[in-house]
Amino acid sequence: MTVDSSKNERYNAREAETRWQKLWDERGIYATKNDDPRPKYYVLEMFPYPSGRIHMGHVRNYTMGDVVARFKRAMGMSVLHPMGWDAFGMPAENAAIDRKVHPKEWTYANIAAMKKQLQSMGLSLDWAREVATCDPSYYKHQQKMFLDFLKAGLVERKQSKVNWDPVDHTVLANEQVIDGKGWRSGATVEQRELTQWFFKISDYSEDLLNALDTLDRWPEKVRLMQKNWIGRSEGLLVRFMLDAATAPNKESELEIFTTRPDTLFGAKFMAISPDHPLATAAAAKNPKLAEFIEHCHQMGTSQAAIDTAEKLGFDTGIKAVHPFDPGWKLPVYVANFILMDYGTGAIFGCPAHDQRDLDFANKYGLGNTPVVCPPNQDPASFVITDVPYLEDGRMINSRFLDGMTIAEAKEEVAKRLERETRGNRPVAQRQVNYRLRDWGISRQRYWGCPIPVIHCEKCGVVPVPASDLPVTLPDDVTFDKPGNPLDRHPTWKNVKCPQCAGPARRETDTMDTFVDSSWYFARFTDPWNEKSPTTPKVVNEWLPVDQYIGGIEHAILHLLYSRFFTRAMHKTGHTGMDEPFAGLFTQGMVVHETYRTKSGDWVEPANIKIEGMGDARSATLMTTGEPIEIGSIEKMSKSKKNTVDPDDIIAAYGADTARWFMLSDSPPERDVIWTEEGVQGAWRFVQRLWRLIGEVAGVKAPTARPAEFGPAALVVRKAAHRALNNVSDDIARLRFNRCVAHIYEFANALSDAIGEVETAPTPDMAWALREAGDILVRLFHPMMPHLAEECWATLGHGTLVATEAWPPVEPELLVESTITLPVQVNGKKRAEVTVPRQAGEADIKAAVLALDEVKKALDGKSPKKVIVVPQRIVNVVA
RNA sequence: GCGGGCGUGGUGGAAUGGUAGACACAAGGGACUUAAAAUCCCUAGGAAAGAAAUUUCCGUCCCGGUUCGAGUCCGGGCGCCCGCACCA
Repeated sequence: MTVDSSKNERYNAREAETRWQKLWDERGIYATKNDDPRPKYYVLEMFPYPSGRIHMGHVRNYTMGDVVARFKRAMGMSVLHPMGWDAFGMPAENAAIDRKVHPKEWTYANIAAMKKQLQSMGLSLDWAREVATCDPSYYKHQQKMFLDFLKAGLVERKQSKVNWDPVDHTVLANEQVIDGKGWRSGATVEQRELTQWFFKISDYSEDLLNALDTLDRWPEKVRLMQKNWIGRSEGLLVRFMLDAATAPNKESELEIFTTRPDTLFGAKFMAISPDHPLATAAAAKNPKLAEFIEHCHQMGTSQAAIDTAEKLGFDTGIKAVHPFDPGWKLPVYVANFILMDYGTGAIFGCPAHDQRDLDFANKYGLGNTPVVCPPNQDPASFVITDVPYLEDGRMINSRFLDGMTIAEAKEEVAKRLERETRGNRPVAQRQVNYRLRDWGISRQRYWGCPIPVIHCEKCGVVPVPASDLPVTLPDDVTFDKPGNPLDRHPTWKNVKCPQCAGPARRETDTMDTFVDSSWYFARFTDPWNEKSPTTPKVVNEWLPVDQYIGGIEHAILHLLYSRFFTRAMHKTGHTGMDEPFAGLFTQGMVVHETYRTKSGDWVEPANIKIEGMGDARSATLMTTGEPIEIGSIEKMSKSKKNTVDPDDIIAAYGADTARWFMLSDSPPERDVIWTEEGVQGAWRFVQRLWRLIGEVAGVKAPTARPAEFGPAALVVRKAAHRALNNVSDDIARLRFNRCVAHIYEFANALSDAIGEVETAPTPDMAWALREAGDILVRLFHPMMPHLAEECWATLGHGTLVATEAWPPVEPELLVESTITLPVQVNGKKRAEVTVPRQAGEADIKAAVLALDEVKKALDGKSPKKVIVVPQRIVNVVA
């Protein structure tokens, strides 16, 4: 059959896409009802920060989620697929400072712009459930939960060290401290103690760690990252006596935490944190020590500061007594590398078996005694100089431990010290420690959720009564001065104490924006509930989220906080489960080539003209013709100007092309390289499908299904059902790149079949072609929904393909009556053999040995063995 | 330093221990066209032999091992990438 393709019009994506989007919207087909009796499926992509424009990363993320949503809907499930805005945060305040726009105005304008962009992508979202975290109708529930958590003992107020910018009068996150200076002000950052609000996530350390094992639909990598982050270690708390003659005031002992009690006989010194009470007490009598501690405080907590910091110590003159030998005295140092908030803020140092202790001991001439001897090493000649010995071995120089393994020695030390008591308490006890710290949520910023408490001089900290919620942000604030606008506001913080009615002060700190994103997935289940954050019956039906999709950059903080928050909500009656996300998928980034001028300035791809192919490619600036250097492939970023605007792509090619390209080629968990050629390839395929379906629509189909199908028609039907089977399987496993390949294969096969049909097809062929067309459209619908609707209409269906059921596979079409098996001789492929599918091993063997190629390869010898793997392969061993 | 991942054509990548390179991009050749675009057809891991059909050898970072059979499993090495990191 020949078709004059010139008569076919091009598929006009821009026109068709807006038309179908309007129709979907009018019919409300993506609205999800909570009382829908069908099985529920919740698919969620990480909601965006409303920065102003969507980027290609969003397109990739939301396309993947949309494919899943549309597939599950076609599988007959009630699908929840909502979208919202992670709308509080610093960029809005920065915009206010830089551009004199109010953060609220800026944020809502961005939301409106981005919503329009998302809608142009044709995502099957239930916009009726849209939430913005900056809206009082959202954050009032967050404030209520804060108060519930407070009552349940999940919140506490305590002193904590922060990075303080003395010029901007604000607390900085570690990432905002660059080379010890504030990123905005450039001022040297100080360490300050501030009273802050904390969520007691560390109460759940053990549970958060153990439950990772139940998250079997999470990437192994993310579970491992969380495991390391929580950082469980088992060790021993040991109380050292202090030599009374040297100890300041009443301090009589020093408690340390160690995971290596076996090395106790290798101890050379004790070290305590500059913030340790013993250090403070000693400093009170020793100005030089006080000076040293002050010096330690000036060091930043940033990575750079830690990397470059030298290990420094100060001998306090205090002596500690070795727990196994009253006559053995150890010097106590204050050391800058000891953290106050891990363990007890104090250690004993065993230089021979710890790198830091060795560096420290070498610097201050404290020496070392090896106590673990490597296997096959003479203890007499075993010496440590610059490299500590960290592996297993036998104990030496350790009195009653000598000869034991490390594990035996650990156990022996623990047993002995546990038995021994001092002042009614054992000298040592076993303890499990976690690296995970409590979650400090106080931020001295305006654009965040106000913390709903009031400070009264008489009553102390008083929660805002639930009836007074929400505590809303005042609109009349200024950003002309550094510091927190809420603190500066003339009236907002002045309130009456809810308890004594006396004058009181409102808390001016707002919550970390990670709080906002720690429960939005729960709010989506019933965003209409004005009284409570969630509706228990509803939230328990929808949660946990069946499939959560987002970037790997949230592997730790967001996902861990959400896991904690769900537990806290459970404890306070807002949810009925502990884990928010049953399935997690982390998608890769969108990356692009970079371009820069001779002088090193980055140039946007849109301003570049590329000529030549492969290695001979060269680029010039479109405006001036200046030569441009083609650089490495990097994550799309504004600073390197290698971004591609989704709006431009959708305007030029349509949303379906962008969606298809985002799913093609690269496996979804890996980075995908954005190329102009790739987009054009996708666009050509859109047009090809349109023409192909046009040709199928031109086939006059018999109304009744034929009783018999000829061989040619059977080939078409098999191709269709094989594709159906493969695509179904691969969507379910989120292997979108393979779905794309299978759809290409099927389209190629259908195209070939139509090409081979002369004039009018036979009724069985006509029926098979129409069936194949229907299946093809429904297969690519999740990826390219607009094109699918257009094609579905072309095929004469009066329905929307978006509401069509997934077609059923006919399993008998997946099996062949004969199979072709590769034949190997000694593991090398020499021939193929075609046998009936049901053929037995003996028949296959006979057929294989009769092959000329096999006879030739055997060269007259008889085979030692013939291995027949059913349905797979035959191997003749000579 | 600790933990994890990866290494396959010109490129992105396929391949439950069973025909390595599916599918796509880029490329080359051809058809159609005044021409271009668009579209369609053909070729394509490397090497050698042959007029050709075709045949042979080599080939998944390197070295070894397990197996009838290894891109896949195991041991060692090299290279790249990611996460965490003064955590006692």
